[in-house]
Amino acid sequence: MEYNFKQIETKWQKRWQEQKTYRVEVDESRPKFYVLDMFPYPSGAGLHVGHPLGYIASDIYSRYKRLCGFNVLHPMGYDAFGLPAEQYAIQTGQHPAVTTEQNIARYREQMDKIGFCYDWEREVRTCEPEYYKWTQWAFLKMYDHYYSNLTCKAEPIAELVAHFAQKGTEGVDAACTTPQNFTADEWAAMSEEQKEGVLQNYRLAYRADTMVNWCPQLGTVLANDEVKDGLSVRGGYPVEQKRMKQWSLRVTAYAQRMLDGMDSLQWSESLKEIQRNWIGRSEGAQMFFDIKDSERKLEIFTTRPDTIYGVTFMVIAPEHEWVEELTTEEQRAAVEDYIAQTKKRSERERIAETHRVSGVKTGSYAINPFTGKAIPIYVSDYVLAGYGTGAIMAVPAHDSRDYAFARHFGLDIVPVVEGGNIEVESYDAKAGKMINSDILNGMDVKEAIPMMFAEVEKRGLGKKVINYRLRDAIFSRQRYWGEPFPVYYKGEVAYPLTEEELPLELPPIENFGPTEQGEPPLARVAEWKSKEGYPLELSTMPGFAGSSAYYLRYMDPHNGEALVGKRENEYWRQVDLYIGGIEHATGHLMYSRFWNMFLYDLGYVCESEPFKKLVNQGMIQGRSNFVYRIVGTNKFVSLGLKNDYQTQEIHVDVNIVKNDQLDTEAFRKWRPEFADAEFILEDGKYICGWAIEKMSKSMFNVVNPDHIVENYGADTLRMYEMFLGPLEQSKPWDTNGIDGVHKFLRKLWRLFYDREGAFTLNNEEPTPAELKTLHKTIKKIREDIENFSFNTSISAFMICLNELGACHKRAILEPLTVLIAPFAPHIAEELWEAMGHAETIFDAAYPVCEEQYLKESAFEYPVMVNGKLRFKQNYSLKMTPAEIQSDIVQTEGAQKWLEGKAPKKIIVVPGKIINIVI
RNA sequence: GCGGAUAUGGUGUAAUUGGUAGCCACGUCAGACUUAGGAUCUGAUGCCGAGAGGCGUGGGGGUUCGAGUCCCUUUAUCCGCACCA
Repeated sequence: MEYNFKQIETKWQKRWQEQKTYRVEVDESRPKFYVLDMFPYPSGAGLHVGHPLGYIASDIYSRYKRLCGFNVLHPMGYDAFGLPAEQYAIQTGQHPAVTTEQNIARYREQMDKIGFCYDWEREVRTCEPEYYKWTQWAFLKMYDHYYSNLTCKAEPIAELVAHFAQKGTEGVDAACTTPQNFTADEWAAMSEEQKEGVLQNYRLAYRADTMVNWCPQLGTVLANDEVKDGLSVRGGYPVEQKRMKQWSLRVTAYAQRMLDGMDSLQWSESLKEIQRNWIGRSEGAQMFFDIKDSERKLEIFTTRPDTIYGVTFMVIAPEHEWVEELTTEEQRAAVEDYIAQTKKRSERERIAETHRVSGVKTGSYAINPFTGKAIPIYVSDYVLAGYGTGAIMAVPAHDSRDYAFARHFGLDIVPVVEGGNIEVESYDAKAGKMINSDILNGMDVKEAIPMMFAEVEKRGLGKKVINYRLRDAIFSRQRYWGEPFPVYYKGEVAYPLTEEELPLELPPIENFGPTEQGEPPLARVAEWKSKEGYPLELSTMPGFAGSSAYYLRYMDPHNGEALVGKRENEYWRQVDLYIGGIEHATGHLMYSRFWNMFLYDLGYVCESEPFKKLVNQGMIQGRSNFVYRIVGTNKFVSLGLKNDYQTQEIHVDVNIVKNDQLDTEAFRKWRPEFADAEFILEDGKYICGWAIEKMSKSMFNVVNPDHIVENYGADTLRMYEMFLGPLEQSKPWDTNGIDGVHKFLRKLWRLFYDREGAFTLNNEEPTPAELKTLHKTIKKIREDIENFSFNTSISAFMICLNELGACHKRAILEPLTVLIAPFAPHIAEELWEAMGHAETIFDAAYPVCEEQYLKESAFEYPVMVNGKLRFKQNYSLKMTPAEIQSDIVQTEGAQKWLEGKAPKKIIVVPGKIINIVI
């Protein structure tokens, strides 16, 4: 009997499903392990071969952990709300719920063929009311809380209201949009609308008039992580800055905690670095500069207070609220003109023209508090309104942007730190000796910075502050296909629905475009009203809303009373291993952490971080194939001969090419225009050219996993995807080479069955050499799985079979079958059953994956590897220098070095010293 | 500009973590069995050289008895952030 993967895989997939092999329950008697994949957005194109890479890795790890005795939670679901389904609906009128349903069915079918061990009873879909009820619930909780900097956690807004009633803003230290200042009497005198206006400054989910990223083509606002280089990440449409009233989440409140929390996470350094960068913490001084002939003080932010003696001018952003006030009559026309010009430039132009120097004098002067000198104040768009205070003190000698500006306008450049060549460029480094700086002269920059922080506070000029680049997340989208906000309006004032009214279900509509008045699609629904008849919010929540807490819902997916039950949460706690793409670094992975920390503050979850360990799988690129048509003919020339002709390169479907050799018959059938194609062959073959490109339909390089499963089986696909290279590395998909892995599985099969189909296993005692091979393999593979080095573990399997040769001994092959089960579960199950086991491997307990077995497999004697003698572990030997000289040491240099020394330990390979410890 | 990562045969990669570079595969070549092979099996295969031998981990330099691995420098590619004061 030959290895019939089709039959085997169908059989076991069916059996796993029938027996609910992968169903998991809370079981306090066993240790838990939670392995999670980033759930997919079910697009219309289906899965290509790159998508399951991470799923296969997590599946292997889950199965391995299960074999080690852990109770493994390994769920899957769908991130089903989103733009593409809605764009498709606008074009075709087909309801997104319908297309989403179809796409999900297709995804499920494709995933099932690969043989994953998901507990499908825990599936979640973000677009279902039972699920998004909890997204809306979390939003209401955020609406109902503020962030206290005193307790460093979220607190009920009611407590803040009580405080205002008693003491006004006195003693309040909370994360807010605009700091407030009022007394208890003033609070009492406010109208309900005014009070709500104040509270919006504090709520963690709030509605405010802010500058937003507006994308006209998509007809919606976007969060910062959804915009790149002034274009929308989805679709690549231009994005402009616009002032709009929008819902936002106060993620900035958690900036410091997100930064601190990172220390305890097992994430890659690069990913942590991206998040640190995105949060962008910087320590600096907030300082006040007197304005000449005015009572006002201009507030600035600087990280370099040490350079204050080098300040020769000030700059404010064009959007700064004092621009008008600071502008003198003579300058008014020029300033207004400049601001009008800046407004005209789009965000994209502004980014593109980063190094263009522009600006204009306000005519006002500030007083340097340390030198008493009057310095001019400019307006320029190189200062951003959104960062710091929107105003800076300019130190041209030590900041390259200030330097460029000073050069352009002929302003003074006063060096205050020794170093660099001030004639040519600014000296920005935070190192060197202070000069021209009165009290600081002679100090090093590193001493001068803290000294100035103290000095600024002592003189009452300002204080030390911490600034973050992180912005609050804009939370509304002028779209249909998302979670509705559980909020209604009386006039301008927003009121939350009660928890009992959740879920607020998305009403069915037929026309998905914006209304004629430019309102979101929900405006078309006449009955989109609260119980009392007040209008409900028209926009919906963004894509990241539904994905922010889905890992919690998997713990207890059918709970109607809570997002997650206490017992379930305390058992599963957090995701132990999360596998997914790095593209979510500043989006989903930030929002999830924020969302989780908030729920942690309120006591709904027991861990402050959602994802303990995170592995980023690399991207799978496409490998395109080309044929070469001789210009003006329908003749195609093979790669090696193409230089003899004038040819045109044409993409050819990679599915009709094998090992770069074209199936010419299939090519003729591929497209009508090639039906009578002729070929110039080399060695009787047509060889195609190739290139690495993005995997996409237009390049004809999309490889469908279904095809691979059809031709080679799921086990081969799983192993080959892992064999391709290190998990975290991006690499092109190349079907060439898959034979090697397939051959390995056939070879494995033949150890159990001979050509006639007879079962060949016997109960003979293994030889020491066979045992050593087995133990070596067990050790190596366990280590490799723990390190996510799946490619090398597959190599180890291959070496093992090569070494075993035609060994049909049960004592060797039984543990090996268990070991291989995480990688190739179908064939392993089949062989396991053939050996007489009634249970599936994953229900059986077998000692291969127990610690004690690992210890037994360690050995310290030399082994033959590839015909060469190698030491598995360093071989230690105590010798005197005399012995070394007589027996071992051969190199002259080593002898010289050893003279007069008494080595304690010498590590050798035959004939040579490899390590000497004195 | 700042930060991070990577660089090894024709190809994907490996290297006991400072100790005989190229494991395991793909591909190629030769052979066996075959009516046939895009099946199976065996062997060879880093480069140059007929050979002895020499060279070899992007380039240059250093530390070391010994460097793919550590340090300095440089180049190329990829990724993230970017008038963030």
